[in-house]
Amino acid sequence: MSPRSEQQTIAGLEPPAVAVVDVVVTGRVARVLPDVLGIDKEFDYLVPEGADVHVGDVVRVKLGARRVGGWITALDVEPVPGVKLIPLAKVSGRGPAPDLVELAGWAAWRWSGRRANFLRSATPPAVVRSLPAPSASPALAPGVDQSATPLFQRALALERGVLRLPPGADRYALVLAAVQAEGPVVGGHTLVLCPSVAEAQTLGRRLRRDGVRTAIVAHEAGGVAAAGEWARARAGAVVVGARAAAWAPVSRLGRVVVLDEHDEVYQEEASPTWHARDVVAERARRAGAPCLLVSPTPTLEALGWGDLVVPGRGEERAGWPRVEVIDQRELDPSLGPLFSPMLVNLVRGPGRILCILNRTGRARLLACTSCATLARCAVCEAAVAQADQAEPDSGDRPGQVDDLLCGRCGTRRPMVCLACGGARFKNLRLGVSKAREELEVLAGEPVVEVTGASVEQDSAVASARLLIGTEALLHRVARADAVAFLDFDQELLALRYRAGEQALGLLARAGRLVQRGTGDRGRILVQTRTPDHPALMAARHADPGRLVEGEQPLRVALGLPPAVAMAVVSGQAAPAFMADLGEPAGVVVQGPLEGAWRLRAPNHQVLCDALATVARPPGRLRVEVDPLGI
DNA sequence: CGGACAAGCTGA
DNA sequence: CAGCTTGTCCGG
Repeated sequence: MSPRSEQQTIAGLEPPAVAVVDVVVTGRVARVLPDVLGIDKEFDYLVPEGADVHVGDVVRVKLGARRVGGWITALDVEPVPGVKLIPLAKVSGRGPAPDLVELAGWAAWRWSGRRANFLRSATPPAVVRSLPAPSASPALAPGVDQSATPLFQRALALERGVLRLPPGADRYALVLAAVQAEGPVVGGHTLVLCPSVAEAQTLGRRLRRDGVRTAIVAHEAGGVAAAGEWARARAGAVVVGARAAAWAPVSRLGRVVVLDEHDEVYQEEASPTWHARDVVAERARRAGAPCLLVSPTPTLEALGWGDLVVPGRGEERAGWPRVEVIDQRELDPSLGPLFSPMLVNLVRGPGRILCILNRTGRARLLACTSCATLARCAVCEAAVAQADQAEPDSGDRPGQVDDLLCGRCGTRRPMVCLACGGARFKNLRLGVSKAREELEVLAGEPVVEVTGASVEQDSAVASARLLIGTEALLHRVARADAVAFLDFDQELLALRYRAGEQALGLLARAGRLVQRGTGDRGRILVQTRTPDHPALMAARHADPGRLVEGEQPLRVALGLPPAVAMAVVSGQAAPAFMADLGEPAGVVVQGPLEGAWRLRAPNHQVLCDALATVARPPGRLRVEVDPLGI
C-alpha cells in the first residue's frame, strides 16, 4: 500500500550557497492541507501560543493573498527549511481523527482523487468546538431479544465476512447481534452502513429505543443537529449512516457492518468514484476490526474479498418471494407485448400491485419476428442494437448500416437471428406513460404513474392500489402485495457488465417489499423472453450462487472487474495525462474511444500505483477507478 | 484555486 | 512604449 507522499521534498538539491539564518522556531509547527481542490499540497504554520490543536482539526490559514480553510495533517513536524512560517489564522474546530486523515490519503491513492475531497466527507457540517464526554457502553432496554442466531454468530466471528441474507430476513436482529458481539477490539463501537439515509434513520431510531447509544451520521440533515450527531459519534457510540458515513468518526472502531453491500448507491458517481464498502473495509482492516458485508445477492467483489456464510437452504428459500417467470415468446400477441394474461389476472385480483417498466432511453431491444428470440451478442450475450454507421468489423467483412452492434464488447454481426436464421426483427422499445393507459383499461380502475422525475404526492402514492413506474417506484413504496416486472429483458440484457447482478438485485429489492408484514411469501411476476437467464434461475430457486457460478468465469474471460482493476480517463486534459502516463508495466491501455481511455491492470495495486505516478495536468480531468457505466 | 508577475501582442 | 491579454508559477 503506497499512498503517494504529499509533502514534496526536493531531493538532490544543493544547499543554498549563502547560509540561511535559521529563524528559531519556539512554538509548535502544524502541517496544513488547504481545503482547495486545486492545491493538493501541504503548508507549514506556527501554532499560536496555548492553542489546543489536534491532527484533523479544521483551521483557517493565510495562503498567498487569501485566507482558506484546511485541516491539520501533522503536528510538531520539522518545517521545510528556508521558509518563514506565519501563524495559523484561526483554529475553527474539531475535524476527523488521525486515522481518517490517513485513510483519506489511502482513498486518494485508491480512486485517484485529492485528499481534500475525502477530508470534506470526514468533517462535521457545522463547527464542533468540543466533544461530549464519552459515557458508558450501551445497556439494552429490558425485554429486547439479544440472542444471536448461530448463523449470525458464525458471520460475526469472521474477520472478513460476507453474509448472504435473503430479502425477507430480519436484518435488525443481525445489527443488534453485531453491536453487542465481542470482537478483538475491546470496548469498540460498531459502524453500520445502509444504502439510504432514510433506512439509516429508521435503524438508528430503533436501536435507540432498544437502549443502544447511537449516532445517526447524515450530513444531508445539515447544520447544527447533524454536527451534534457527528460529535456524539466522535465521542463514542454505535454509528449508523449511509454512504457518507463511511467517513463518520467512530471513537474506537470495533466492527463494521455494511447492509445491502450490492447496492450501487454506495459508489460515488462523480469523480473520485469512491465506494463506501471498500472504504470501510479498509478502515476496519487498519483498525484490526472485523468487517461484515451483508446482502441477499453479494457482489463478486465481496465474494472475492471475504468468507461467505449462507443460511440453510430452507431458511434462504423462505426468505425469497415466489418468483413467477412468464415467457413472453409464448404469448398471444393480441394483448400487446406488455400484458400477459397472468399479469391481467394479477392486477384484477386483490392487493396492492406495483408494475415496473424501466424505460431507460436509447437501448433498443430487438426480437426476431419469426421465432421471437432476442437479438444478442454472439460473443458476450448482451442485447444488441442496430448499428448507426457502416464501420468495418474486426474481421474482413465490410460493415453494413443495419448490422447488429454490441454496445458492451463492440462485436458486429449481420442482422440475422442466431436461433432461426430469420432476417427480420421488431423493435420492442416501450414507454411507461403509454403502458399506464393500457393497464388502466385492462384493470378497469385508476393506475398511478411514478418515475424518478415525477413528483407525485406521497399521499397519492400511498393510497393507490395499482402503481406503474420505473425502478424508482421500488424506492418510493414501502410495501406491496405483488411486484410485476413488465419487461425484465431491459434489466437482464442491459449494456452494462453488471446487468445480471443488478437485475437480481432488483428482484431482491422487490422481494423485500412484498415480504414485509405479510406472513406468507409475496409474489413477484417477471415477464421476459429469456426465462432461463441465470439471474432468473437464481431468484426462482432462492439461490444467488447460481448467478455467480456463470458470472465469475465470464468476467475472467472478458477481462472485466473484479477479475481486473479498471479505470477510465476522460476530459479535456486526458490526452496530456495519458501522454505522461505512457504504458506502465502491467497496465493495458485502450483508446482513445470517444475521448476516453480505458486502463486495465491485474489488481488495484498495479493500477493505482501507475495512476499515482502522473501529476494532474491543468484542465478538466475525470479519472474513474472502478467505473460503473461499462 | 487565484493572485502576481512576466512575456507577448497591438496601436500609434 | 503604454495598455492590454495570456501564460506560468507559487503559496508556508
